[in-house]
Amino acid sequence: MAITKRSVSVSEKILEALDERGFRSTAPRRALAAAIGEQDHHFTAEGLRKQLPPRVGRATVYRTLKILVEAGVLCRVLLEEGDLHYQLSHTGHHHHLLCVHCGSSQDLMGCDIEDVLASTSARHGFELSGHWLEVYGRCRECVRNDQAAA
Amino acid sequence: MAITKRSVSVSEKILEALDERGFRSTAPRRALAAAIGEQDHHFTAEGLRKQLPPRVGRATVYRTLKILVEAGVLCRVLLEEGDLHYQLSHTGHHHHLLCVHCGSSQDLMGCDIEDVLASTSARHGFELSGHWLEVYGRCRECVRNDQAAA
DNA sequence: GTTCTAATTGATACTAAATACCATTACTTG
DNA sequence: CAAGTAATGGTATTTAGTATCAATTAGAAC
Repeated sequence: MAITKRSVSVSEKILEALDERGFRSTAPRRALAAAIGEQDHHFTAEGLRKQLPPRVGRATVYRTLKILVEAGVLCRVLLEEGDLHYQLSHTGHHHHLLCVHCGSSQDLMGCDIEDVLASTSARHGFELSGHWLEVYGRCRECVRNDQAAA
Repeated sequence: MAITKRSVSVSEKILEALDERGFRSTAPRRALAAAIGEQDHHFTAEGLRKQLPPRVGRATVYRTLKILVEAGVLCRVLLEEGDLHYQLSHTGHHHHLLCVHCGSSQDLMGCDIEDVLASTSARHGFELSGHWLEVYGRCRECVRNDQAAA
């Protein structure tokens, strides 16, 4: 039995997610899905738009991004400077280790942060309903490269 | 010996902080400091501006807020909807328990979150440099009031 | 394949937050 | 109080995103 190619492209996944939720498959959305698939880091709505054919209107970009965030396909990440970016969301709730040097991000999940937050909040009589956490630093690669260069 | 009034008003503290850093004491800055002292919750730049005499220009409000954040007098808080607000920063690094109901916020410090983050990051070969955490929920008061009303 | 209808699009206008510019004003140091 | 420089604030601009709405188009029904 030959090895079956199982990898589904990002853009296919996005289009599937749209389809599952009853959204139509249109040319602009396909272009958008393809463009998102080509991003290797988090991106802004405007940045994405510049990589799309000009015929794709601004409103469509924002509308579709919003849909994808609500669908859980994308998530929003807050950069250290306060800029809001988007990136693929591989799972449900999770956090990001954002490399401030190369812009890469790793997902952080199954960690103990939720528990710590829950107990800390409880101590303050606070009824936890949600949180937003971003972690900034330098990824393994960037640390290694810096050391090599030094 | 009579009881000495030790409490220094918020606006005084702000002006001191500016002075310490070599910024001049000007009428607009004094007005701004006074207005900040009157806020009991986190506030926006525009909201603050509306409470100031119209002669204080928009640019001055934003400029001064930025200075105060850099000086550590104010900190920025990110609301659940994505809006950026400001509030007094009582300490160095800390986090906020933001009540989504009444808008109050409690500082969260000396908690175990930093440790968890440090060890988790290390496991990922990530060199931690900073993080942004906001915690949303309902404060003790609001929880109590809701129960009383039910 | 044609038809129909509702979803979708995109150009334009608009809103809101924040910054850039720069001639004028006003601290504060001497 | 004079001078030099920090600070101001009005205007214009940028940036991120939303609102509107006539024209288009996907896709189901026939």
